[in-house]
Amino acid sequence: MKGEPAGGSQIVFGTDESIAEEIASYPRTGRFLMGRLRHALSRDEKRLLEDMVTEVRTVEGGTALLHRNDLVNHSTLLIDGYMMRTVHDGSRRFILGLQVPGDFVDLHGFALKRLDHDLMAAGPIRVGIVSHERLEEVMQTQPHLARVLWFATLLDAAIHREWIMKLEQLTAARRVAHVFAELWQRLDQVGLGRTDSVRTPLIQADLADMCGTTAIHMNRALAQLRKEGIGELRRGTLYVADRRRLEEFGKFDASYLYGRGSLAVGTALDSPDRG
Amino acid sequence: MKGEPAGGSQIVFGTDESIAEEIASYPRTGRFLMGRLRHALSRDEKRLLEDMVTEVRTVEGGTALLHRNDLVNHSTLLIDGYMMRTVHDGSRRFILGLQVPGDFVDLHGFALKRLDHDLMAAGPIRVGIVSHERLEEVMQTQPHLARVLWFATLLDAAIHREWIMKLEQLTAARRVAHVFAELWQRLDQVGLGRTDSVRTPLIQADLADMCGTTAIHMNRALAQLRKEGIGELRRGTLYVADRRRLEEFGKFDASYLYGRGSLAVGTALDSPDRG
DNA sequence: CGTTCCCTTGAGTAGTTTCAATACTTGTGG
DNA sequence: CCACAAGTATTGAAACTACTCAAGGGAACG
Repeated sequence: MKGEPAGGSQIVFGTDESIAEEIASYPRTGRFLMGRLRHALSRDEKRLLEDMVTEVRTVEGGTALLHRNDLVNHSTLLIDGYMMRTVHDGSRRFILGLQVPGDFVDLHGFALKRLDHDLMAAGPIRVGIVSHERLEEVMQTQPHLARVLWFATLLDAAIHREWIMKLEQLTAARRVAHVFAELWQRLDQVGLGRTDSVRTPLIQADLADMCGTTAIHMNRALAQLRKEGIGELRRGTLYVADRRRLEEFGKFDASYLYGRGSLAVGTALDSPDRG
Repeated sequence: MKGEPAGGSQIVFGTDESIAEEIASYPRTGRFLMGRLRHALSRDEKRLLEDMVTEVRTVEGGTALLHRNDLVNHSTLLIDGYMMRTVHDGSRRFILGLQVPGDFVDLHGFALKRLDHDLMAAGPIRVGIVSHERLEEVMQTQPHLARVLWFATLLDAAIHREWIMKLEQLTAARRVAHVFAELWQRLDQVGLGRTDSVRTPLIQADLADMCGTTAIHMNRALAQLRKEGIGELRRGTLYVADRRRLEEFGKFDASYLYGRGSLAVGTALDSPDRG
């Protein structure tokens, strides 16, 4: 549960102490944009955001928090656990994205009012509820915070674009490698990355639906990762021998996550006084 | 150039007259969100938006308006022509999205400051420039308009998600069919849809790079569309015999475009007075 | 009137799907 | 504690989809 990733080759997103402090101060929203634009939020803005979460719910795995087409009047911040964006087409299911703690999973529902996909709990989760009334107030009175919220929804779009690339470019084995490399990096950003493994509640059929392949072929793809000594999946956890090889194999380059790196947001948005 | 699509099965997005009026009143921004949330903008907001475009540029096809990683201080509204979001990986190029007139193609650059992809003109284009200073003012003083701008960037994300589904699910032939079905619908929304064809400046290699396949295989996929009597591509223009069959073949369902349909934005966002 | 870019076709290979069958794992009830 | 059921994981073989290399044909533009 260290904040510092393995191998010494990775960037440190925060010390264990600073992360623990942040979670202690903001137990519901402390991971929101951690490792990305969180440093641009003032203490007041972070407090305001924390107080906007009026309710915390615990939900079982496999539950839909939201269905495609539902009219929504609140948004949901994922506090603990994993969620998936899914779409169902009669018999088949497609997974369009994966969410980790700190993600404001349906913040876009504030502007869209209806979503084009379902939001499913992958394993047990804890979520915080923010009413759209509160968000409306933020839009009216807190332009800087509003812009940071906007930024958060754009991060999802950037991840979508990377998935498009992943699907256009990679074979099934490389796609899973990419999925795990991304997940690991995102967990690192919010202080939940482990040293040598990535733990998820996902089964092979889930991974298949994320990678646009069949569960059977996903099984063979994972066998390839094992044979090549990149990593081994056992009961949802990928045990990784060499993180760098995992990332290379999956053609993963973290910059699209807008953490520290070439695309990282610079001083322009850093100061809350500007907004 | 009719606003009413062919076949009688499609929804009318605006009469020729109302579209012409809108373009006459707002020659640079008149197509922005047309057929989607434009009706939620007040006259004042539309005027403000039009006046935010301080410069119009004509650009040759093949030009990059913006490169991945560039620090940006303005955003770009596409007035005429087509653009593509691309990423280059040494030898290969990937196309992550396609933009049509009325699209605020790098509005997300306002919040992200650096983009993760290039923006290329596909064929000659005309664009309007909006400085980020102006956008900043809007964030400060026009919360309703700000929210509509936010909405516009979320539409792109919705299209990204559909592309993910398309790539996870469809064969190459069905993928191109989907690309053209989507494009047609989006052109209809902004009053540029034709009766029985979709005209683009795209070559087969472009289509291949959008569909995650090779130019050679794309050629065979297009041959299949021709053989099955769905449509025929000649010099960028797809001549469509039966629009409904094109959409069925590409498993296209327009609702993710948030025009009229089950996901269409309802009264909640309709009134500018609310914001 | 030839160069260049774009499109088309053929043949062999690689990656993926499908159907079918078999094991492993976990939780449950006897 | 064992037996069983349900869900999950694994393997084999044939069919399909897509990729690569190779070659040739067509249209546009100087």
